[in-house]
Amino acid sequence: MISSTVENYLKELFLLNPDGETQIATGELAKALSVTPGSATSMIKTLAQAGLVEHRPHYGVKLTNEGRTLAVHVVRRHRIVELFLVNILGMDWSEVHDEAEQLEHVVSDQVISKMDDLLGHPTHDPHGDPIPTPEGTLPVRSLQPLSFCKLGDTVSIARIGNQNTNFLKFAEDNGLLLGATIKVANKNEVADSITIISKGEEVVLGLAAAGRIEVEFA
Amino acid sequence: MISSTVENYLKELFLLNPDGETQIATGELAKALSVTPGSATSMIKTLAQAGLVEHRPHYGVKLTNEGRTLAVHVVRRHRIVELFLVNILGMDWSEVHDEAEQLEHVVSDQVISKMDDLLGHPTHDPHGDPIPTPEGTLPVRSLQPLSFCKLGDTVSIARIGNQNTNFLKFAEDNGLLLGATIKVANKNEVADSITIISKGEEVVLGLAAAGRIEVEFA
DNA sequence: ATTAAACTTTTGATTAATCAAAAGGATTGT
DNA sequence: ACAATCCTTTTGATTAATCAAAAGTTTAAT
Ligand SMILES: [Mn+2]
Ligand SMILES: [Mn+2]
Ligand SMILES: [Mn+2]
Ligand SMILES: [Mn+2]
Repeated sequence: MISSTVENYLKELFLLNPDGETQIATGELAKALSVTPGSATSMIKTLAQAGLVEHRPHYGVKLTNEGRTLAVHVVRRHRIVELFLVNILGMDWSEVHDEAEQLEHVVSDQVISKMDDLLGHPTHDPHGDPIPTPEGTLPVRSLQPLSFCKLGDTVSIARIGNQNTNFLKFAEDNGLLLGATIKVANKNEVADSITIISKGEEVVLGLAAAGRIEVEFA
Repeated sequence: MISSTVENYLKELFLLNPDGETQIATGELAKALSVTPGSATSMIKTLAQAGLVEHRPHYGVKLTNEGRTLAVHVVRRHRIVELFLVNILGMDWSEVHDEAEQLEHVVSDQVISKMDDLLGHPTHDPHGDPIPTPEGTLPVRSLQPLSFCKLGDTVSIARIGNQNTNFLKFAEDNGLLLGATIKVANKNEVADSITIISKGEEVVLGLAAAGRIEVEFA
């Protein structure tokens, strides 16, 4: 049986490199998983042994096709569970990520399939992230970080790429919800900030935070 | 953090001895959990150290109040999850035990509370087992094993005390569902069998199997 | 070409959980 | 009282996952 730990490593490799093109550095993976670099190296070797990743020592690591398939299934479980917790159980989108982080390792395919039916075969989770199909394909959209928008741009929010509970609560409090239409009222590269109009109110964000909000032109 | 393994040990101790009166033998616990006696001894010592059980070496083990409280909460999670899987996700009662065996360790109190609301604060799971309240109290019913019934008794099925998938499928196929009314048509202690009328059909059961079906007089 | 900085890997230890097999108690029959 | 039997506990090993700190590589700067 494949452990939760292994699933987390595979999933994180996928999230850090969804296209499977780049090599991920050991340290980057370690940081993403909150383990020491030595732990990551050790697990990478185990995964390479099992044929789930390709490892070029000192250069980086990359999922194999087999590893990617497993990873995508974990992501599918995670995102369906998240949407289920929000849409069916009525939980807040800011709380469900941590729940899903655990549930993704224990819900069976059958349960996921039932949830999927009940949800009406959704394509995106509560944060705007695409839900892989059971076959492992991902819907693609062309989105742009809010931080790239120019003064006067009117766009709609399509994805919040930050799972932190406090950030999500802040977003919710300021009307920065999926599908919301916003307008760029100011942008100051020097001050590293962007100002938008959301529901008639001005909201100021640092560019780093704005980089985690992805938008599409309406 | 309390591990799944510890939760399984505590839960099993509770299920083997719900009243907390008897001492459970190491071997009995080991068998119930499918581990070797040595493993059970070792875990019992860990649990005793943590104040979750009281251990009298060579005589047996018993939950402390603290251990019992933890155990009851695991049982609550297990049973709410089971009912949720059946009533909301539409799974078969014969399949949900194994799912719940995993989910009971990862669903949060908040998720359980939401499921409980959605289910309308149920008192019994799909097998007729009582669901402990959040405070840890258990509804009590006075049931009797079907094997104790006498010829001519008319009773209704209140609990199936066997989580085995094949047994549950057999029960379902023969109309032995919760609430079903049945009548004892024959009982043969020598042949170790009992015959009942269920939905007009005769069903023959061994007395051991009939002992796992609990009934109440209508 | 050296050296320093930054990163990765290796080494050695630790913890939780488990097993097989040896050793130790308790119980029961003679 | 004395075994025989049946448990339980102990012992010694193993596996997965982790960390701290030492050692090794790569790259970039002088
Ligand atoms: Mn998430
Ligand atoms: Mn996870
Ligand atoms: Mn069950
Ligand atoms: Mn369990």
